[in-house]
Amino acid sequence: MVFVVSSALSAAPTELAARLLAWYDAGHRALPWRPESGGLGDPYGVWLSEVMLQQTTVAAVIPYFTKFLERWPTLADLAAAADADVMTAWAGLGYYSRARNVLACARAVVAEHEGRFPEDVASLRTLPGIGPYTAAAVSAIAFGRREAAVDGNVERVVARLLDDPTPLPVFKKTARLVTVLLVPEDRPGDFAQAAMELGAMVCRPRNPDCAACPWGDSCRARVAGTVAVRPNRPPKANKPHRHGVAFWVERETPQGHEVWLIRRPDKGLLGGMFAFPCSDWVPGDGMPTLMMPDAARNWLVTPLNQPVHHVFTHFALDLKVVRVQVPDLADPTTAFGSGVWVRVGALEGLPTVMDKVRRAVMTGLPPRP
DNA sequence: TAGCCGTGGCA
DNA sequence: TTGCCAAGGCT
Repeated sequence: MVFVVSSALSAAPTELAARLLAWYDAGHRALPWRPESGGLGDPYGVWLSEVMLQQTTVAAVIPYFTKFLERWPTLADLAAAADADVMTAWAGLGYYSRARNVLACARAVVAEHEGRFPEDVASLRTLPGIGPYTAAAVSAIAFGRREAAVDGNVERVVARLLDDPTPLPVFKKTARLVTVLLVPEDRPGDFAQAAMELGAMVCRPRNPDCAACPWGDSCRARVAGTVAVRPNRPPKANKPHRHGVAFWVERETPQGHEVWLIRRPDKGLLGGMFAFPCSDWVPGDGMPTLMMPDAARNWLVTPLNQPVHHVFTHFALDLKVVRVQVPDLADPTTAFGSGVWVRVGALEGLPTVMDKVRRAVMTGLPPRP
């Protein structure tokens, strides 16, 4: 099998690795979690950045990474954090199961590994939120182990290098076999980052800069003129639409203007996050119809004109927003579920779709002192 | 195994 | 405006 795979390469693995590392050394982005060339990364920072970077762009991650390290400088600090503080700090970054897993992982390392990350892939894989890619990346970048970190960048680079037409995700297996061949004994962590840097900066999904590629004419897709169709990615199904109602439940108290927030269940969409109470989000297009809970029928109800639109990974949502003004001492629990009153001026840590609801309401509200 | 799980930038 | 898709993992 090794012979078959290596014969698919048009240059020796050692030469390809050397050319890639030389290209990386000649210039690469300085990223907050990235060690100097030839050095090892701090395991805590490498792990946290890798989890944040799952399906997320570098530009989106940098401010969150910086904020987390300022607030929780060590793994032990993070492990001791309150759940709600971490969820709030993660708000806006998306894929919120990662935030729960980051906390669970930090606590597991403290409880089961004396506060230090294990160095081998098998042990890392047992930790929450660490899969095949992240385990290999941490092991190579933070501990210098010779492991192959195969992410979307590497899949794309290898698919083009081989000009392999196998559709994703089946091709991932081949990408791994080839990458294992390429990882050098020396500097495996730099190799992992160099391969991803190549995918991000040169071998881009669209408009690749083949003239700047260190692998040049060793790339079979470049020679064949098939770079644009590698990797072979099957078309995605169209996104269905859903609609529903979000309730902005507010009251005036001597302490100020407050709104009712619920916490969503840990599992599922926006799991564990603060949110406004909502109706079910049902399939279909168009303006949702307003269904008020019976227990709220005596309160002042003001629907907003424009629905909030938001696109999730697998569906698009139109949310009708309804203001419900309740008396000072009223309890919204029966109508909208258990929750907490939060001062409107102190609303933060909401997932983006809920922050869109907040902004929609605030736009129609007179400014307050 | 394939569906679920966010968000923002870009062409 | 619309679709694509980014340093994946979980179930």
